[in-house]
Amino acid sequence: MAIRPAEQLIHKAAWLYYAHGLRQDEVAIQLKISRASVAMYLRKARETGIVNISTSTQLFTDDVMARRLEDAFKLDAVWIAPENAYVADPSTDIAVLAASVFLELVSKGDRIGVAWGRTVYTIADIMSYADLQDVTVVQLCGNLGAPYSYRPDQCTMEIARRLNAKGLNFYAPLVLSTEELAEGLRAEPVIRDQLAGISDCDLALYSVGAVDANSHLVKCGALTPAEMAALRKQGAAGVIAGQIIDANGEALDCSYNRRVISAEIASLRAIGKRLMVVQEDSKFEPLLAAIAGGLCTHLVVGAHMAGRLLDHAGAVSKKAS
Amino acid sequence: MAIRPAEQLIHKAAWLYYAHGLRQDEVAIQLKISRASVAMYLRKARETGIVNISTSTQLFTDDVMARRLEDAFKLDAVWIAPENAYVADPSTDIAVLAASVFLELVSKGDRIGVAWGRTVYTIADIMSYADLQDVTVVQLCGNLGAPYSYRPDQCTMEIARRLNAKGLNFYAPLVLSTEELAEGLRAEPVIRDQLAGISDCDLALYSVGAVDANSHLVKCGALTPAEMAALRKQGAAGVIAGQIIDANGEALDCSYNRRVISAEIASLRAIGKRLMVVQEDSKFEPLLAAIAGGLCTHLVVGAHMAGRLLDHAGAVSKKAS
DNA sequence: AGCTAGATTTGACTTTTGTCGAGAGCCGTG
DNA sequence: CACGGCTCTCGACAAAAGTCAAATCTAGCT
Repeated sequence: MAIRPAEQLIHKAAWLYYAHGLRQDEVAIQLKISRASVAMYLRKARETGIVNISTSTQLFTDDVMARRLEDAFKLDAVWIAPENAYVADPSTDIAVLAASVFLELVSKGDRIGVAWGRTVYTIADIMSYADLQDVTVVQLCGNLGAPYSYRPDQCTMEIARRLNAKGLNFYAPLVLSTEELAEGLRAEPVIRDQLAGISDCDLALYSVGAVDANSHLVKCGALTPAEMAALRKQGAAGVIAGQIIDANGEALDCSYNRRVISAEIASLRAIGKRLMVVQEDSKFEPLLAAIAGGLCTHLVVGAHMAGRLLDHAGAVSKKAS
Repeated sequence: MAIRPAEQLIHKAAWLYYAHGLRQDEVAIQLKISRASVAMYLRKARETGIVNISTSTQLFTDDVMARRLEDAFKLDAVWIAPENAYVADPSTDIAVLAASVFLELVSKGDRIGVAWGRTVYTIADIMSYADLQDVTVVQLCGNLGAPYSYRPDQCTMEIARRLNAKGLNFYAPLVLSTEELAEGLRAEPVIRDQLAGISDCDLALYSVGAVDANSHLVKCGALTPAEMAALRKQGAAGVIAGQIIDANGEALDCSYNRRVISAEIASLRAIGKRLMVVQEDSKFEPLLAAIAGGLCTHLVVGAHMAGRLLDHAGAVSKKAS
């Protein structure tokens, strides 16, 4: 796409200011516009990812606790957001960190799978803009026509928009009423291709859901509270990309799962980097299940959750010895 | 390496300021230090690459001229620094652009070959800091113990330092007095390994030298002006990584080349991305030779040089038709 | 052509940031 | 333990950047 004259100016201003280190008034003189305009262009440049400001997330991996978690759970990397009152909202803290980590993990030409949930949408929402034209963001699971603003397709599109990347949406409902229909739909070329393309992703971004009445699956009407409770009795331990998993991180053998249009658990495991972000403390067991199932190589959690995970690991190894 | 307490503070300040978007005074309150200290920490964070500010170099590739050059010379990407009085010093302009392009081309885990020359050193000198711990910078050619500050090992080390990367130096002179000695030295395990590792690089950064009395080879005493003139008569067209190349970009068959300890031309060609940066207008012919020899996939030049290249390409194709 | 809605630009003002020298704390040393 | 030399920190001031309402420009429409 050709650059419009206005964008040209933004580029030039950004270049002179950030790369050459000129002051805004100097830039204004060079470009023969007012300094106020320069300030505005620079803001736009930051907002659109023409300039990229990223901060190292080392601080959060260097934590001893993060190291111990990596060892205990055999994860590639763990980031721990300190919960001790850095910033006003503690849950935002995790999302901000997750967004930074995510941007750090993305490389050029990557294909990225994005699932769905409040956590993912929060991340998308605060993620800074970047300019990664050759990146593709694919939706990992079908849609739920919910009144919520964090529908799967919205998560995907928002992240794609922020990265200046291509978004690949999934035009299918997350869950159908009969297994036959789901099977038929999965066989549709459009859908089949999308599903087949998931294992080619380089990076996945998702959270894990809890199996209770607060789950989005219940709130969006995919399951009734009663059904959810029943699934729980059957061994449901968490929700990943709209599917129910058991304590071992395998798809639970149940009618609901067979009616779902989503990435197969095996496809998810085939993705090189699987970034899981967990905000709520209540998702302890779902997270354990996801880790057990190898659905997570990179993990972003809060300090409290990290502590619980370590305690758990300690208890297990103690029992074993 | 464990983070020192002071660095910890720098990280925290950078995090709160750049990732969370707090103001300096808010950060100061959070960290219980004065705002002045925060300002200082932030400067350090920028200087050490804890925060990374990069600007898209799109502006310079989007130039129509750049596109035409890519087509005419079958290059992967071309960046053209506008010479029309953006900034005070025009040659710095090219170096600043080259540094940005270089940083854009580097990815995590890369192995980078760096050659030597004033141009390369200028780039190293203005390059902003980054935090790429798993990158290795290797020296492409032997040293010249010159009084100059841009010795091959210095170029390598400076770039490695800026990137926070590992520098791999070459402890051998660039040129020896006899062919036998050079051959013997090349067979030394330490040297052999370094030379063998060059083709494994993902990215090379170099310029091309002119074959005249101003060449560094002459200034550093590797060749006398008379010898240089003689080589020119024999078909020398340029200097790459301390070696003499002919108009086709092949190593010239001469005693000097046989006495040199440097990356073989074939090894250079084996490197995926070969970024060539040319500042001086006088290096037109050397550049043509380098391009002819396929020693350059990515090119950064000034507008005037770009014009000359296009004229040349036009003339050649006209003659051909 | 004349008009209007919207975007863009500007000057004046406010807020935020950078800087500098002074002072405080912290060693190792005589 | 007193002394320099060192780094780190702070307060106050100067410089730079951000903001906003008003002015100007633009393009589409009648």
